[in-house]
Amino acid sequence: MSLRHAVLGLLADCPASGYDLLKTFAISLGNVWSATQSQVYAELARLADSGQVTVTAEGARGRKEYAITESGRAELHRWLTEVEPNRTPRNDTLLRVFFLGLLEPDEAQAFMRREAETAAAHHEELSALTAVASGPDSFSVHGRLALEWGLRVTAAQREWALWAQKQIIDRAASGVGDPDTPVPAPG
Amino acid sequence: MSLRHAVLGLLADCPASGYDLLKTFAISLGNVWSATQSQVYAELARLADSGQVTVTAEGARGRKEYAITESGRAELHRWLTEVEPNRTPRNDTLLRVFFLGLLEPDEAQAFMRREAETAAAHHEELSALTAVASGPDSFSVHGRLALEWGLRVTAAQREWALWAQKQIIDRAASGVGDPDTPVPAPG
DNA sequence: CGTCGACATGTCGAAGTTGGAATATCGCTG
DNA sequence: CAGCGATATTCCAACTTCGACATGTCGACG
Repeated sequence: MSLRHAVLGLLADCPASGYDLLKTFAISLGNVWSATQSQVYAELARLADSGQVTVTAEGARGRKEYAITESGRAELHRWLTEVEPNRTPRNDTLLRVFFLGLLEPDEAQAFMRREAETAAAHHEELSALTAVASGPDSFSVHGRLALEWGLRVTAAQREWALWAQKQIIDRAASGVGDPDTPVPAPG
Repeated sequence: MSLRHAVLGLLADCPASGYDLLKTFAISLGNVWSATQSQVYAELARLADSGQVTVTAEGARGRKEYAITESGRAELHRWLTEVEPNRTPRNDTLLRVFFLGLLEPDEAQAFMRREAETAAAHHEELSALTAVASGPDSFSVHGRLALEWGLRVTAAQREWALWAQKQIIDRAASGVGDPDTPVPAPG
């Protein structure tokens, strides 16, 4: 649903071809919203149909350069200010966490360790982007806000995974895994 | 794709009907992976077809109770230990952040303020769940791990939104918004 | 006995997503 | 000029997702 607006947003910055947009998705926007070739080209065609973008130039190899129209800009503004962001939860990792009780403690622990490592790696990747994504233009400025989000959340995620791993170890140590066994009262 | 495994995971805990599962999605699992009626019933039918669940009882009003089979358990285990979680980034809020430069500073700021409020509200909601989701069974234990993730991430998100709001105010104050205007050298 | 609300499942179409294949041009290099 | 790699677009089949609608049962209440 939002792909339409991602494309509009990129074209609001400057005219581009489908191929150009795909490159932008690959290096920056894709960290936030990924898109495939077929999606981008199809969306450009739809947007052109509905008059929110127009072809401003045709180049070599059938290249078509698209620019946003006033109508497109209006739609983009409406989307930014009036449409509530979609917050449908869909987290593949957390879904697995819910079912970690089905695994042996050491398997569950390995899962959390891998998650901690993944989060750390992702954090490093984003750190490396910080240098690249510097620039005074509006796009870089706001891209950096998104980047900061990534840095903070990946850090939190790593801490959480380490904490969760410890929880699992502790439970395993105290002889749980057999829910029917009453926990001996402390003291 | 993961809906299949969400259903299998719930049935691994205990047999249930589609209607039962829907209720579980509504109160707990849905915070992590949401599903609609049509999806759940269709998935149960598919799983029954492929022999990963079976109908163990038929009750009033056409109620069918499903239980997981050995084959289903094996698939669930494989998914938990061997399948890399899907991490396709798709964040509607961050996508908008990328394009915040197209708004007036006060509009952009209002956007971030709303985000901070939403994150805080969501955090409170999860806090309230903490009391409800207490229990010694494996499901509650691991549900709490997921809950803790939510608490940490919503907290980080709120902090980030407040920080970002300040960034935008600062930029607006220093006369940016017209990228062609050279910034006056300090001193 | 009627009917209302909760229970319970199922079908449908529109829209969105994915990955892959097909097609073709341009510019460089040997 | 033949061949290659980067550029560039288009089409397609399969699948998922969503919301709406259709269908029907059961128990309780008056």
